[in-house]
Amino acid sequence: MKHIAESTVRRLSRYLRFLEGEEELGAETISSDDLATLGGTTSAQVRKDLSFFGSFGTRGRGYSVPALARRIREILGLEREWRVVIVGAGRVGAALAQYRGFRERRFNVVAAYDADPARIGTSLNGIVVRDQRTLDADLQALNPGIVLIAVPPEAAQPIVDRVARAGVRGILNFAPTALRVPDGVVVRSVDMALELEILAYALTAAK
Amino acid sequence: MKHIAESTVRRLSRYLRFLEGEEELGAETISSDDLATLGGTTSAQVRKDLSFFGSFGTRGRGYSVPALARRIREILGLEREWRVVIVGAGRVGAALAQYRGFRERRFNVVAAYDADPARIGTSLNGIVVRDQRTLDADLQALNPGIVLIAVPPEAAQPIVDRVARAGVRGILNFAPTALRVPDGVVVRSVDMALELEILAYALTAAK
DNA sequence: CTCTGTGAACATCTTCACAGCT
DNA sequence: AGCTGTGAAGATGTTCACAGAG
Repeated sequence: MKHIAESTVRRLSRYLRFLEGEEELGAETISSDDLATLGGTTSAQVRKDLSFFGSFGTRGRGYSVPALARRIREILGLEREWRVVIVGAGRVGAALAQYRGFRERRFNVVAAYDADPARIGTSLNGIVVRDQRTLDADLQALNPGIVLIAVPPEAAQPIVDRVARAGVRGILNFAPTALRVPDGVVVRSVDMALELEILAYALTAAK
Repeated sequence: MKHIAESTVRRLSRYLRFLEGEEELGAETISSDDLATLGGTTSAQVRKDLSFFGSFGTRGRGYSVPALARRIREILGLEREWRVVIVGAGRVGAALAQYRGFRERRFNVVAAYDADPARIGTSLNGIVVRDQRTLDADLQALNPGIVLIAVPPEAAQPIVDRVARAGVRGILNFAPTALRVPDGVVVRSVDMALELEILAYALTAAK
């Protein structure tokens, strides 16, 4: 498969949200123009995005809402359930462990870890925080598709090394630090302070 | 000023982190090549990024660490303090209100709001959660540069309308929904489930 | 006549490569 | 000689515009 731009994947994911909304309203078909309006883009962009994966529409009519939703879920790999482990059960980790948006998308948090004895054994909405020392062994059994990193920045790289060594191939990092991973492991980072800085720039530069 | 790509701003922000690290270690100068290695990019990219704003280096020598750090802070608008208000004091809002990374970057959370009586009056690390009904009036006095939205998706748009009407020009949205704002208002969205979906795609497509 | 699918044109971002200062 | 600054080339992403299916 040809390489697909992240911007395209991001838009597909948004289209899917709208499609699911329309699906619930009972809509049968939708045009690229409608999808574009909902998603804040152009109809040509919508069609181009979809064209990378095949042609799912009917000329003169548009796209079947349920069929397109199913197809996008398939493309994104959302037909399966994803097992997710969270490392770091501070405020950010705890918020992530209980985040509704994950479960709605079939990302199931199966375990959470922390190094702080005061946190170990506490429950996050049914998920009992485990001792980080058992992480390596547990990962074999839990076999998560994705691990979320929510530890302090200086602790992140060692955790990532352990997680990668355990064979996990997807990491979503919330610690504000750059991470090195072996080939074949995918890391994405969400840096909340960095987002604020980009916003600060936009507000400062706009004159 | 010419328009600067978001990718450039994002990298500048990362360079700044490294520069501050180097500054603490007492480094006096740094080359584009060093910065590139730290930031996972190329030296040409670093020089190009900086060149949009002027020429701060010395040929044959590199960049002065403190001078470049100061200049980037200035470019990004980080020399001032930013007053930040958070709307929504659920788990995500609470985590944001107490996030260390914000204060370190001089983003000061000055108030938090919620609609739930059970949350109003509780304290988040010194910030007392206020009644959302007083938001509009309070915004006049607080005059924040940025508002963070951490309410449920269906509540987000009405809050954004109120916030924009109060004259706030920067919004960072954590609710998984598209937002409409008047001209002159900048919104950025951090959608945690969407980040997981992009990761799921990367793991699914990589074969 | 409507709306998709897609090459071609265009715009934007990144990398190259080297002139020129120190 | 070392390293910056920057036009030019190259790669990538977006928009246009229209042929063609329904």
